[in-house]
Amino acid sequence: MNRPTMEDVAERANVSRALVSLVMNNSPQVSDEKRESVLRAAEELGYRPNLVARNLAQQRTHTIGVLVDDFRNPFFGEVVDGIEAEAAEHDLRVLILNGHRDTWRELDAIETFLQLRVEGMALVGARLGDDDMARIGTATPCVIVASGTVHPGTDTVGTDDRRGAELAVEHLAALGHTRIVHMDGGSNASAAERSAGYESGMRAAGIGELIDVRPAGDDEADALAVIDALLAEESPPTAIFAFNDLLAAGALNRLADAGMAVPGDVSLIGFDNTFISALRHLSLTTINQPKLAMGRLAVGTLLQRLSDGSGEPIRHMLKPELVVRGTTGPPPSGRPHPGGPSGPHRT
Amino acid sequence: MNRPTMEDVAERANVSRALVSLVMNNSPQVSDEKRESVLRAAEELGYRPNLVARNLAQQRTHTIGVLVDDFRNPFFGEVVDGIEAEAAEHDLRVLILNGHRDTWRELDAIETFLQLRVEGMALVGARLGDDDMARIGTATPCVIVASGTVHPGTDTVGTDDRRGAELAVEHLAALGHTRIVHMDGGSNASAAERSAGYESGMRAAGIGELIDVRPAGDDEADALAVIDALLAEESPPTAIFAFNDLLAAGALNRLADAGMAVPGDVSLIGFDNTFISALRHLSLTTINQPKLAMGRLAVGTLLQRLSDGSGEPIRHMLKPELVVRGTTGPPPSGRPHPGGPSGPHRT
DNA sequence: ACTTTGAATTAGAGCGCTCCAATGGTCTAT
DNA sequence: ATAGACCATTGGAGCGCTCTAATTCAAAGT
Repeated sequence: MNRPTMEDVAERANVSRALVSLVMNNSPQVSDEKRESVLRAAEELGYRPNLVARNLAQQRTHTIGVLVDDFRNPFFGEVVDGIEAEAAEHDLRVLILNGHRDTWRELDAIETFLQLRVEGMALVGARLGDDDMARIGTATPCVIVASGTVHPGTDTVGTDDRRGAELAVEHLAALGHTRIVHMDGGSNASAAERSAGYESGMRAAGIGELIDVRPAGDDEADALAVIDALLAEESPPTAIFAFNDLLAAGALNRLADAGMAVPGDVSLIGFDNTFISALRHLSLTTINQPKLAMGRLAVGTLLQRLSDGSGEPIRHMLKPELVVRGTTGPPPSGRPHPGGPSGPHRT
Repeated sequence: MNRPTMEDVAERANVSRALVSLVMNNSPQVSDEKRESVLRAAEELGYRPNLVARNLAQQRTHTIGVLVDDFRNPFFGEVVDGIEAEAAEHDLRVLILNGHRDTWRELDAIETFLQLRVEGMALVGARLGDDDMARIGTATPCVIVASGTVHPGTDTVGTDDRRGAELAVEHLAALGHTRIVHMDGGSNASAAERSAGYESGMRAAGIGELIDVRPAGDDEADALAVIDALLAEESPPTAIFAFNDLLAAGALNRLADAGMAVPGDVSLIGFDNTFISALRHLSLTTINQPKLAMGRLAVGTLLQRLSDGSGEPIRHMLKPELVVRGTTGPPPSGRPHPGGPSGPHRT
């Protein structure tokens, strides 16, 4: 007893298979009488259209694939919300695959999308190099979302990560900090840009010689060793700019363990403005990314590319915003030198 | 210039389409010579197998669908990790759809899975009634994951929510609390069971007459109004058992706003043991669910059902565990009159 | 009466793949 | 030499649907 097919429905309703197809696709040119008898037959048989067959016949899937770098990071969840909202408005199905913060698995997911013949892909935070992008080829429209780096010839939707990092540094510098360390994002796609923004921010503040980047990562756990190392130094920083909120949360944990007051002894700033940073007990100063808007724009970009075809790469660069909460404040008195750059140590 | 098909590859390699198919499926009975020439032709053409066509021809999709109730809740992310890990070991593709905490959208997602002819579905935290389950029918194997309620005739993997809630109440009662309020999970699938566990826990502790359940929800925001109402009462509770960690986090926020010390003035306990509860600054006492194990078991159950076919419904009920952190302690001593900032400040 | 028009319906050729049965070829056993 | 066994390879019939072109039928125009 196999699943009923269109053929079965057609037989039961005494019509042709083609007519059933028309009914299933809400064609207007079917008589009410036939339409009803087809629908009744379908209902009675428990018929469910086979999308696999339909996709093959139609040479279309009405589906876009969304590759999410990391399910655990709430940042991505919100971007996906935006994607789904916009996709729904355009009758696009959304398939989601998990990249597990791993280039190899992300390439695998992309291959799956390609083989499933999705009509477009949104790669959210994917860790891919230019060569990887080239391998994907131009066959299927593809938009890179929330990835700091801009790939040549590929559409992009993102926040201005560099500017965001600058905002973070500006904020800390304005509070009087000079010894500002950046815990970078490791292999995260946005790491390089935020790092660059940190550096240019430092230079703009006249403290370029104090630039100090520590390899970290994008997960809470990645913060621990870095904080330990930092606190063990003879002149620990008075401010830390963490790659993202998760990393900042990890840093906050460890600082608390070590008995450091935040922002009394050290200021801390994150990135993304996920709901975690808003938790009252963390109250993390951070840089906001317009996550929902990014998601919607991603789909918009895909649609444009689908209808247009070729053309210049589309680049949407959204504006980051400083969100001041409770983890940033003036440096502990006795150490700062608000008049100019006169840090005690070189890097 | 369309995408290359098997036909194109066959032509270029001077073999039949069937041979190409064999190569693509790693059949052992292809001569090395032909295999190589086929692979080369495929490579040169940039051929990518069409999974849509293959699925149709094969009458199989090697795919399971995972419906996730809420992407933003980190709890689900971890369950999905378990699902993906186990599925990968069995060469199953995993497709993920988002339920957005909404029954209607979840049914829609399930319909999509069914039409895509997935070979099994894991419904993680889905908000479905018995009638909904019945509508899905028995055609496709389906396992309910992390849903407190047990549906007749459906396989289930979950934590013993009732017992978990009892553990929470036992812990609070052992600390000396009697006025324990439960903020329930609203329409969340596990709400009823945890509520029931709370009640039986209260009765077991001999304080059944103090049972007090407040409708809340499963998101941070859902906590605000409830906490406000609670604090406005003439005798506020000394302990609160929140439906889950997210809700507890929201409660913690609001309690902090109101200047209440936790656990000095009021103890708070969550559920799920998501990474949020482990954040040092929340340090939320909670009930652990074995999330990874649940995910793996879900796939195991599906596989069993796929090979076995019929049989008794499979029920996996995992053990919850109390995780004591910093938000629970003895009730305030003496007459409760939390006029000002009293009690020890938590770190 | 005969054509024209148009709407409702259907036949049938794919879509790109799999897989069974059939084919030809080589090798061994009689 | 013949039969059998065993391999690598191929032809072709599907899988369940869509979609174009063809067909039917009724109403309208001449």
